[in-house]
Amino acid sequence: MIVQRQSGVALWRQIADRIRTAIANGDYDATGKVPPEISLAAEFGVNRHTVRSALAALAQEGIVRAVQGRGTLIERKERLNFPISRRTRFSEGIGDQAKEKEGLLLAASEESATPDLASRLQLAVGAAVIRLETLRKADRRPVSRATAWFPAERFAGIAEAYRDSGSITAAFTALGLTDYLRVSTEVTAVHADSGDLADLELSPGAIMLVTRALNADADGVPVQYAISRFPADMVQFTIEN
Amino acid sequence: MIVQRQSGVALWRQIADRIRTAIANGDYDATGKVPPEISLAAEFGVNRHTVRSALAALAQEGIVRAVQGRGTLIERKERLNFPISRRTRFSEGIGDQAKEKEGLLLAASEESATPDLASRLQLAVGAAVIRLETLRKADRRPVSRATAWFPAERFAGIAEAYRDSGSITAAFTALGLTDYLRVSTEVTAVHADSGDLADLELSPGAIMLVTRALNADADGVPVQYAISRFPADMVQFTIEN
DNA sequence: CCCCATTTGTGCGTATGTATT
DNA sequence: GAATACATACGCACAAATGGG
Repeated sequence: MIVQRQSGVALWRQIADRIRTAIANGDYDATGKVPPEISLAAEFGVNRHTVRSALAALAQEGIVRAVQGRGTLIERKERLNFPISRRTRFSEGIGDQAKEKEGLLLAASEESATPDLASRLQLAVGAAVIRLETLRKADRRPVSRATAWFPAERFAGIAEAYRDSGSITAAFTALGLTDYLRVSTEVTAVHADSGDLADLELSPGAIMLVTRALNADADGVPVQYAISRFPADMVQFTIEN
Repeated sequence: MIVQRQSGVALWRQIADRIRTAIANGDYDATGKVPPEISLAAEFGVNRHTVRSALAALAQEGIVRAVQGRGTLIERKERLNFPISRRTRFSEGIGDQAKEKEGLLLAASEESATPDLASRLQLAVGAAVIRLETLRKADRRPVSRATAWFPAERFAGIAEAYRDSGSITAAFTALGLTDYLRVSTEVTAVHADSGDLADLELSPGAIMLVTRALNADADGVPVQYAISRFPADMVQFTIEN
């Protein structure tokens, strides 16, 4: 398996991505370090300098740490698992995979529903909706950026409720909605945009998993539509049927 | 939203990826063509030469076709939707999104189960399993590469059954298994490797959605474990709860 | 303690790719 | 298309740190 030249993607970046994936897969768990630069160079068919560029990028991300004479040690290795089910909740989904969970409100505004949004939330086109931009963290590392829309009439004050609790579930409870269910989830993947890079502290070229999710109350009335973005090398989804 | 310099990913490739995604999202459906090079250059903050490199790459992929004096026409635009549910089946999932469906057997072999695989299929470590490498096409375009493992004792002859029918469901039926259910599905995303690029006719830097799926018979006995890889700009998954 | 193999860190010259004007 | 500037990748060589005998 060889890296691709003249593809518009620098060799060092391709190699960095491959090593990052290998670390996440646990391929180097036996030693706790990455193979020596010289053997990685042989494996990928490149110069050692090129491998060094890749490792430097991973060191910048905090994933590895090179020690002269010893090798390149693996510092951080994480891939959070998010279950997707009828009862999907962000905080519960993480479970004990992280100790500290945090939800930050980046921005909130009221706007009127576009045709697409109105049809998903079963509102009239132009109906008032509240939009929240949120950033969620696990153990102080950002793990997702999300934009969520709620019917404004029913959920006035949800921005404050979310800001105070850091949790959608808690905010809903505060507004009198005690239970809600996931109706559908669409999953795609794209390259990180500049907002992702800034908010999630990623390096360019990173891959994002994108979910578009609809939640409804017990009567099936839509209560939330959300587009969430997760760094693909930190996250995987599990659908249990 | 601006492209990233010095990121190890050439600007023309970042722009090609963004335009490919925009086409898949239907952003240019109104006109059936990509905006003029000069306005794309302004949008991305690069020189027109750089945009031309990106469009040349997309033309090479057969996605667009530049016509002097008219613009850059969109030739092909697709994002197949795959439902993931308890009854997930590849061919049925595509439904009428494609007329022609094809399943090719690339390779088949018998091997012994690794600890990980054995635990998933509920076999003894080292038990005989059959591995199939398959390539699935819709309307003559490759849409996924998959590696699937089956308990060898129960499903001897599945390689031939798949080769003849081009369908896992049909192969199971031929071997006496009339029904099976999806137990769980893990979803991740990675960069395409060289095998993806070759088999799926992609360009380097492309993103792959990866699913790891376990299927079981009506009694809950595992019958298949499969790792499938889909080009992210052609595919999305939908989970209906 | 020294020696030595292993491994990372650094320098420099050259060729090619990328992006701008 | 030409000229320019910078990024990427290579090859070779040597320095510096580590760990084990």
